[in-house]
Amino acid sequence: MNAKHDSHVIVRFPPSPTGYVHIGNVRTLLFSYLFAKKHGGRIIFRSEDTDRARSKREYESANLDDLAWLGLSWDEFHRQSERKDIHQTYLEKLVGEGKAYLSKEESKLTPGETAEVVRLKNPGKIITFVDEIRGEITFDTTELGDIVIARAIDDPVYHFAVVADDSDMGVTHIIRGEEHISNTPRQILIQEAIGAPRPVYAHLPIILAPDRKKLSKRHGATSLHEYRETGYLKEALTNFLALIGWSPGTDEEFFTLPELVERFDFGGIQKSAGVFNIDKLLWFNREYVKKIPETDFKALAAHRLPERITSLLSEVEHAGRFERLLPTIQDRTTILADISRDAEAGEYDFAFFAPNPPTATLAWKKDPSPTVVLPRLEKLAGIIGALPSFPTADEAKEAVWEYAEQEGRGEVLWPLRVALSGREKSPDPFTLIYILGRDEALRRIAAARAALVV
RNA sequence: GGCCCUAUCGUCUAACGGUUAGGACGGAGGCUUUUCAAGCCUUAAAUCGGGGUUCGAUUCCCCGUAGGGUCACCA
Repeated sequence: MNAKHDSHVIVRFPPSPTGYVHIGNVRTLLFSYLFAKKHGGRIIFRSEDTDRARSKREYESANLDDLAWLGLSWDEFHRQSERKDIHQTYLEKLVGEGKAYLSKEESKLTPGETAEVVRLKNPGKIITFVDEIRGEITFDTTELGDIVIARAIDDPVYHFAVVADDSDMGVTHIIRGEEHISNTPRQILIQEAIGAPRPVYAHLPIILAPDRKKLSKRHGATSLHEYRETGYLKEALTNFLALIGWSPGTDEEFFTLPELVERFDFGGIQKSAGVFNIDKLLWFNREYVKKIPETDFKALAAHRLPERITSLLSEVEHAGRFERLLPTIQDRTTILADISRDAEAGEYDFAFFAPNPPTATLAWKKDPSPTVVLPRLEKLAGIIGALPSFPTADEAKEAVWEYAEQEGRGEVLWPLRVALSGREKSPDPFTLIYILGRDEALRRIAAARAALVV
């Protein structure tokens, strides 16, 4: 593509504010964005709110906010409902020219009432258009009949408003889902009637649910809004979405938004529908969670911890434990919601609350005889007592390891870990010592010994 | 059903006439500081079927089949 052509790219984002923007539409918007940015073009955000009954301003602002959060941006914002006078001008012109006509009919929306709808006189021709992704597509439009283009002279129907607006705004590239392929011939008919130039069409393959049906609520989250709230990262979302229906042509799979802009091209777009693979999204999210800088992760985590823990963090001791616990949380987090889920399930309680009730039962699990476990805990207390007050996990391991090898790793490590965490499952004992610090570890071992004696 | 689109491992995909058909997710098996998670290693797994074209088809053409889309005064 030459520079002259590039400077003329204008695409549009046309979400309808009748709900939160669907994840499939987000992918379409993303591709429009990538294409426009790659070619230095303009992006027009057009809120398609002509359905007065279903459109809501709250959704419009939520969608604007969610899309911006994702990293997308646009150069202009329009609301379709505020362009009715423009649409009406086009409509009146068509009627005046005899290309469309008013027709008094029983309303299909409110049966019983009659309305004067506007119908386009169908010239009944064969329409062939070029799709950038699929090549030539041909339709016979005779079967469409005289299509309704407005419910009333001042109330255009979707197809008409879209064509009039695209033409009026100078949209050069229409990038949309393949469900619009069969809408294209009728829109071209309208386009030709109003004398608008034909834009370039690129119909993207749709995204299907694992059962190869439409991606709907019953398959889980469908809106960007939900993914955002659940704690999916925008980097993971854009990366994952970009790879459904598009491929860089290589084995690479990690891309930032700017990298996608650079690499994107229609040639890499798939023709066949893609299935939304949540496992892969989860994997991407985990990969990006791993990359979050610790200071940023701290804020994210603090925000999602339950009150019983956050209320402790003003104390120096607990703040320190939280700080040392952070890498463990980050390591166990795939989506941000995992943090609150795990914390609420008590997975991180060990860092802030001493095991209670005592750990006797668990400590006995490995070896039912307290006479065996007790001396081991005592020995362990001696070893740990010689450590600095806040040893690293490696230092703790180094100190304990020889004894553990000598007695049998599990024989020593299991009671130690349980004494410190009070749980059947937890991070390894050395990490626990690191997080708790020497003195707290000692206190917990002492408590476990006391519990075993009873 | 009519019209339209599509067809490589379970999934996302690479190979744009010549490869032992590659990668990733997921799966399976194994290893590791005998828990959990993570991590690491290994491994199974695909060209929808039938005809052509060609020295040679995953790749081009046709026909089946299957899946999807669409048939509104919703967008």
